[in-house]
Amino acid sequence: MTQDLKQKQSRTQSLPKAQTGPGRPRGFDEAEALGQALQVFWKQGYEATSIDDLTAAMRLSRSSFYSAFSSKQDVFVAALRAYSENALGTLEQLAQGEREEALEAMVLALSGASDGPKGCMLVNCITELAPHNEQVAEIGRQHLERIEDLFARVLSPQDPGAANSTASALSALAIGILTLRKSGVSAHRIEQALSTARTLFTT
Amino acid sequence: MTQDLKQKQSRTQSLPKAQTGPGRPRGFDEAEALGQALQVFWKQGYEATSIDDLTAAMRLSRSSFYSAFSSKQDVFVAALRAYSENALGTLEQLAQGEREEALEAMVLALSGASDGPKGCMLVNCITELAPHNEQVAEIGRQHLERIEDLFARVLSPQDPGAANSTASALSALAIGILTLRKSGVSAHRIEQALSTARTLFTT
DNA sequence: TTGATATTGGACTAATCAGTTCATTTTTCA
DNA sequence: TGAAAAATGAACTGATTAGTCCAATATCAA
Repeated sequence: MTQDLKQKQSRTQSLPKAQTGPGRPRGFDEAEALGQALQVFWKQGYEATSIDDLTAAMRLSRSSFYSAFSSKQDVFVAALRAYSENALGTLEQLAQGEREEALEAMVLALSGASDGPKGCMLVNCITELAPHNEQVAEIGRQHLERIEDLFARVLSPQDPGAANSTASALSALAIGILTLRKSGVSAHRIEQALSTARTLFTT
Repeated sequence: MTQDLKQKQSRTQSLPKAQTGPGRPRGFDEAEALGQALQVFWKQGYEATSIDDLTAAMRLSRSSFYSAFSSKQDVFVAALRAYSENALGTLEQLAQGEREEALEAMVLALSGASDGPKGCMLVNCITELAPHNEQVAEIGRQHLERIEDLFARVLSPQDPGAANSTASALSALAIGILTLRKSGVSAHRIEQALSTARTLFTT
């Protein structure tokens, strides 16, 4: 069996190395490189992505890759965290809008209306890796919980706690729709599920 | 990059070989062996499963494996089809019950209440492989459509067409809950989503 | 310019991958 | 019993994997 994404229990996060003295400066931007890595992981999944895939996308040599990061999974977790922050930021922006428009936009975004066939990276990762890797599961859990909380706040700004059940259902529904989309279920069926989702928050 | 599950366009299905004459009979049951293979693919996913994993689980030598099946993906597709039939059979049984009890049981089964952390195999496969493999996407699509049709028939036996939207939403919701479960979201949040699911079919 | 330090590309390792080949064993039918 | 046929185990192929190492190069401060 291909070894599971190893569970480094509390491995140092790939902090940018302290610039201790003189020397050639890094010829690439770490965040940007992580962004490229993210795209590859997103498209192919963890197991199906090789270091060569990563270095090609990041335009890094193998040695630069390994001097900047400690392993494939290190890059993966860093990219996943960045993705989570970014995706939540987008959702928070959508949540600013008027109640029903905001909810509709959030559900659409979450259900992958614009991500093409790749689907939400975090959902992919949960499905592929969470059962075998607590670190990924934890990132996924936090991501999902923040999404639910966001839904609850938009649903019922005065008393978010009252909307918890609907919030849980809306995130589950959006994630489920994303899976339907990925298998290529007809647009008509997707629209049906979305219309029922709307009934959950239409007053 | 690890090669994607190749797309053999219309490869012969691994039919049991015609018993043409004398010779040592097969020492294993093909369906049973496929069942063992299924367990491994289910637990580990396609990419993370090696031929050694499969032969160990199926208790077959490498050569028996390759004389009975043509490739890893051949076994995979056969196992996936068997899984789909089996899962749909279970759901159809649950669908026999009284309306609300049937719907509740179906949602629970689909959302992985008893599959442990492995989740529904077909949902896993859709997430991992469907975007790159039309054969898997097709199996997933058919599976999901049959589930929706089943929901529609239970929701509204006289006029299943009228319940299409709710049926789509229920399957999406169940699948989404399954993903929540996989990331280890709290039982409380799962129950919240389930309770909202119930409101979709409680008269 | 020089010494120190960092990045870089390419070659390398050892393990693992999917799949093949073949000589041997086991079983069946005649 | 003997020949045909199928199953089997083990060794093998060539490709690919994640990760290491090092000599060459680039860039800094002084």
